[in-house]
This record gives sequence, structure tokens and C-alpha cells, in this order.
Amino acid sequence: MSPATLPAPSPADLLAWYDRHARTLPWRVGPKAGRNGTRPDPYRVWLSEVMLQQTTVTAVKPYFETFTRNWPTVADLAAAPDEAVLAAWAGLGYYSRARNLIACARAVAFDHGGVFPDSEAGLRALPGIGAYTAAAIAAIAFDRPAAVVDGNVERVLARVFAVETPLPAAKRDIGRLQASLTPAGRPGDYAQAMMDLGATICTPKRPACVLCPWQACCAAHAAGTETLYPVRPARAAKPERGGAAFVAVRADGAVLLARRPERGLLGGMTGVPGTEWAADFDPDRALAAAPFIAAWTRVPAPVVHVFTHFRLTLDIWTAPLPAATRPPEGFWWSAPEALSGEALPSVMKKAITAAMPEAFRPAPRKGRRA
DNA sequence: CAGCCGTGGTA
DNA sequence: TTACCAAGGCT
Repeated sequence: MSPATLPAPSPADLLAWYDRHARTLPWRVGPKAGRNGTRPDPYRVWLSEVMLQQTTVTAVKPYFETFTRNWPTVADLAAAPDEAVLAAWAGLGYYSRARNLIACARAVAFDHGGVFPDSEAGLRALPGIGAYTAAAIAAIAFDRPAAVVDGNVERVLARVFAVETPLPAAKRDIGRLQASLTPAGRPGDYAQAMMDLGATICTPKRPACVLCPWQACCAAHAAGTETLYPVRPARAAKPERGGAAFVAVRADGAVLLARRPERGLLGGMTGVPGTEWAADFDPDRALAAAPFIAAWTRVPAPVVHVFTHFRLTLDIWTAPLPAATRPPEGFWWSAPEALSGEALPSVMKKAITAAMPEAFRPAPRKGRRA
């Protein structure tokens, strides 16, 4: 088939579609307000972009609301204690983002006078801001004609131009295509329009081509092969790991916790003590890793949790301790009403819930019965 | 470059 | 139930 028969994709057509169908999002200045000169707050753009890295809009929304309520400006965030920010991030995943978020907020507040750099290069130099995020902030917050390439853009352009090169090698070509398409006028809206198109029309599974403003210029649609793009290499099977976690519960309901090492998996976050998580985990030797001698009993059903690169089966051991029990060095007891405020990743909440199902249930209100 | 780094929704 | 994957960055 001959690509010459297809018209070139028109950024103007995409912007016209965006004017009618832009999603309303908490961090976004819509096309109408944008036309009236309203610019988004770079702090909110940055915060949303970092949260949205490999994360769905649905998952991000409540976290964005909490963060902007707790810390309305970058100076507020820069002044916040690490533990408060990590606790607010708990459950969102990819925790190096939270550590870099803190470092970036402090760099902006203390090294840049509280003002975000307005250039791609300036933004790119900050922790947690890579090629995509720098381009996105430059375009959306500062109206710079940066070529924004994320997963949505890769998918849309791979289909429109029927890019046969597999990802990630195709990224260079797609970046050049996006640079050639990005308009000098409204580059921020253009970038957001591409993301909305990818998220709502040009979806991975069943694209709604009948509603697409670029249907007539899409090479993959012309060939009926939309879902074959972008081409990706096959993924390796996910390996299994095992481990044990110890949920020590004091008579007053407090749970024994510790801070995890700064680097690596769940780095800097809070957790219950346990063994390493390893492919050769031996359940019979788990008790040697318990934080102290106690009447440990194993919860019948282990916790199963899937990480990006392995599947974990976690044996849960629990033991009752006297109310006066002191925490071992490096540990602390977290009271029942304090538990939900700890920086606990989801897998740790699962582990604690397996041993004490009431741990994260909302406290019963006075004067009511269950 | 390729491996590491979370979580929850969807088909 | 398994598999895919969502506005990636760092080393």
C-alpha cells in the first residue's frame, strides 16, 4: 500500500478536537480558560506529571488533592518532613519518585528562589525529571514548543505512521516525528491533546477510530492493523519469590514497625520486620529472622503480591506481646490510631491486614453500632 | 542498553 | 486467572 495516498496529520485538527473533548482534570487549565490567558501553576503541573509517571489518572487524583491541600506551594512541600511526604505518597508506588520529589522541591525552593526553571534543559537537571517530564512541564506550564513523548504519543504516532521498529528503539524516530508535528502556537494544549487522544480514543486494546480526528491520516487504520502498533518485544515470564513477615501486636493493639533501607525496593518506606524476599526462601527457617522470641503463629493464607519484576508469596507470622514490651533497636510501636498515617506500602498493609483484619478499617464512630 | 522500581484496573 | 499496562527515571 502507498502511504502517499494519506494526508499528513494536522496539529490544527487535533487542537480543534481537544477544544471540544478535553478531559477536565484537577491540575489542568482547560482550552477555554487557556485562551483567556490563564496559565497553569508550574508547581501543580510538575506535581501531577511526577505522580502520573507510569500511573493512571484515576490512581493519581486523590493523591494530587491530598498533596495540594497539605502543601499548596513548592515552598510548603520543601519545608515538609520527609516522613510526612512519604506517608502521603504511600500506596502510589515507585517510591523513588517520592524521594526525588522531596529533593526536587528543595532544589527549587532553595537553589532556584522558589521558581521552577522555564526551559527543558533547566527542568531536566532536577531530580526525578527526565526527558518526558521536562518536555511536558516546559510545554504545559511555560508554553514552550517541546516535543513531548510519553506512552500515549508513542502509541498514537506508531499507529499513524505505521512504525515497524519495535520499542524502545523506535523512540528516536517517534521523537523526531513529534518534534516535526509540535506547533509553535499552543504547544502545551497540543501535548495534552495527544495524551487525551491516546487515553480516550487511541487506546491500547480497542481504539475508537470512528471518533478519531486523525482517522483519515492514520496508516495503521487504513490497513486495519491498529492494535499491532506499537511493536513491542515479548516479555519474560515473571519470576517467583518467597519470604516471611512478622506482625507483632502488643496488648494495646500497637504494631511493630521499622524503616526500610533508603535504596532499593520500597526504599525509605515503613514496613514490618521480615526475611529477605528470595527465590530460594525456606519457610522452615523463617522464624530465625523474627525480631524477638515470642509465641509466633503462622497465618493460614499467605499474602500474594505482584511487583513489576517478580511475584511475591509472603508467609505472615503474628504474635501477641505484653503492653510494656520495648521495641528492639531501630523499631517502634505504632498505635492503632497512628497506623494509617505511617508510610506503609500496599504490600505492608496487606501483611498487617492478614494478621489483624481490623487494622485499616475506619475507626467506629461513637454512639453507633456496627 | 537493560534491569530495577509499585500498584490497581481491565479483558 | 493470567497477562497487559498507565503522562518514566535512574543506574
